Amino acid sequence: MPVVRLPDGSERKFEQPVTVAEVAASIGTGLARAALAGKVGGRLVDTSFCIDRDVDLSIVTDRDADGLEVIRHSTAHLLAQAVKGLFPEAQVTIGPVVEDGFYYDFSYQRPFTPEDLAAIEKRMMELAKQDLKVERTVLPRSEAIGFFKNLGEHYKAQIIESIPSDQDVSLYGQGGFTDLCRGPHVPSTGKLKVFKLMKVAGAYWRGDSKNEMLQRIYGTAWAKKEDLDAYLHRLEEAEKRDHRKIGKAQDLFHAQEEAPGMVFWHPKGWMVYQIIEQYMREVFRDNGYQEIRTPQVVDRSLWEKSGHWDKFGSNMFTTSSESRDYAVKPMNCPCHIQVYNQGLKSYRDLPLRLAEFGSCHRNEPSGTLHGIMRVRNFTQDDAHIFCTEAQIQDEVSAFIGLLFKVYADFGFSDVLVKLSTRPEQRVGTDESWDKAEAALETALNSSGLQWDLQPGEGAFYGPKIEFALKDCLGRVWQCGTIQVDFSMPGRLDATYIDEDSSRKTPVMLHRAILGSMERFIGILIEHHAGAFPLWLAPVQLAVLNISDAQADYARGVTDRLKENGFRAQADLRNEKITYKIREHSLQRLPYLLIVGDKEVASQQVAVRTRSGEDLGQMSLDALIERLRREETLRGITA
RNA sequence: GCUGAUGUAGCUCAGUCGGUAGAGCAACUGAUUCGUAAUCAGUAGGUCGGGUGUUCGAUUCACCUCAUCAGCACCA
Repeated sequence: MPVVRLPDGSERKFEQPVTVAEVAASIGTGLARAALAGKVGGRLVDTSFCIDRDVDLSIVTDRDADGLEVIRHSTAHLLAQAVKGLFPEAQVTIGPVVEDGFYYDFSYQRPFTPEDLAAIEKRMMELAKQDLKVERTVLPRSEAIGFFKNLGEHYKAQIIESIPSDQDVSLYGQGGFTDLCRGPHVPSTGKLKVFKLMKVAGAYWRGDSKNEMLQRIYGTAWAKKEDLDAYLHRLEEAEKRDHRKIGKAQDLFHAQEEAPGMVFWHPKGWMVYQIIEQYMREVFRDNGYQEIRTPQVVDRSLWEKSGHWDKFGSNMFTTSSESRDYAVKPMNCPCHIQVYNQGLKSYRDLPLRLAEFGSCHRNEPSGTLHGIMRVRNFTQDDAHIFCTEAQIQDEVSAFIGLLFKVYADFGFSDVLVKLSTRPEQRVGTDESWDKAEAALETALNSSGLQWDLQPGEGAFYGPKIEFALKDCLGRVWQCGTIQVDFSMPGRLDATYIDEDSSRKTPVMLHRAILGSMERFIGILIEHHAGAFPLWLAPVQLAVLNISDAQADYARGVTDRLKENGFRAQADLRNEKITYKIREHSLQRLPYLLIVGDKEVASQQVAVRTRSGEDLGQMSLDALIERLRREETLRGITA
């Protein structure tokens, strides 16, 4: 006599065990039709799940996040069914739900083509329309292995073999197709209406590059057609924001075959870069950092001593001269320790903060390169803080405060924070790790941040905090980091004289706020869709004359803006004003100044903002005041 | 690095079932001197990513190679 308690608190008594579907039907036919799954005591189950005791139940429909999850999972199965129908020799492997959709990996003798994809999608539509019943059966593990081996599904058999032997496994069948799955699934394929296959790609079996490569098909699935359209629209918007596209359109930078993974900065792109670098330089100066500069190319012996030659040799660019081997630096820290090591350091010198806009080269695998986001030559806003263990917490706290101020200036307020703690393989004593982890945690908590713990994800040399930005499309970019390092100062003989006149090894904190300048600029471009805030815009204003008669006046206005430190350009071309406005609008300039006979007569300018708003006429002084105010605010208003 | 796709004018792209290529925009020349997102006409522009092979002939077919793109693996 189960009693079922529903989310609204009401209870229903049944004379005998009932299924989730039957409960739904007892509430209403509409709900019965909409039911995709049930949630019994917090666990997702099929609508065929039989309730034989008192439970809390909610009926899951496509209005719930759980319902969407079930839809996607079932759509992955539908995909597998379609593929098996069209390509019987393909073997199925796994088909999980991912953000915005799902994928399914197949083993097949050849890659699927875009034409295959269209055919598969068509078959999926047909199968969905047939509204095949989805049925769950449970088999003992050993029987299930035999079942899939018989089908020639060796990957599935392998997956089951990794399940504990005493467990039963569940199978889901629909129209002659059976797949191993934990479930739950929709009650019938007719519930799957809105889906689309997106792309094919290779993926390693069990995610290991030593294993064979499978054919992965990505798809997306939604509860409603409008959701799918919105998703596709979002993809289009993201494509429009692509920094590679905007970088070309706005003439910011380029890349070419001869220097893969390295950026050729054009004048406008370099202007943005320089504005950011000078800004960060000020940040350093105002926060107790000293900027230094160290060599790009350093003898092999230093890299051997630091451990890089052994561990990361294949990622370093090397060169040789006069029978000596050199490496182009992949990071700045070993060189910074060399600067630290000059002269005897006292505990009174700590913390010592050394900063460098260090240009580093890493020979990243070709497949990782991506525009200016993932490159082989990049510059970090890098600094190393040499301090005692006791100073870690204060330094981390100060850093966190600084980082949030910088992000706000760039218009980012959504920051994800993660603390990564000791991995299995590590250097340093447990006491040191205890102290360092506690220091990071305390610093995080005292700053009032929300943060996630990633146990075991720290570097071998120390724990770390990572800061990731969420851009306006919700994409996450890891930028800032602060990492404790117990290893390298000792390896490279850094010491200081403590109060008791003994020699001690300092702790080193690696830290960056923007991360790589290149990548950060890429993020900025995409976040702002190329419409840089005034303080970052490489060209802030263009002065457009209506006809030749105002050319001298336009030149004069431009000169005066430049004298006042603004990045202004005159556009005196013999073109219609609408043509010029269109061009500069496409270039996303913050302001356009239009000067015709009226403006010459009144000695003013007509101001048009990037959003197309006409601010009317104003004096140059009024404009300059407005620009100054806006520049000072940086990204705070954005 | 792995799998697949792509590489044609400055840009975006079309095209050639093998007979050395075309559009729009941009550029240049001329006309037009115009009030808030494209004025008109003309001209010029390409060893079809690089190499090798097959062929009378290759931008087109084959192989190799480089780069880019998507995903996977990687990211000290």
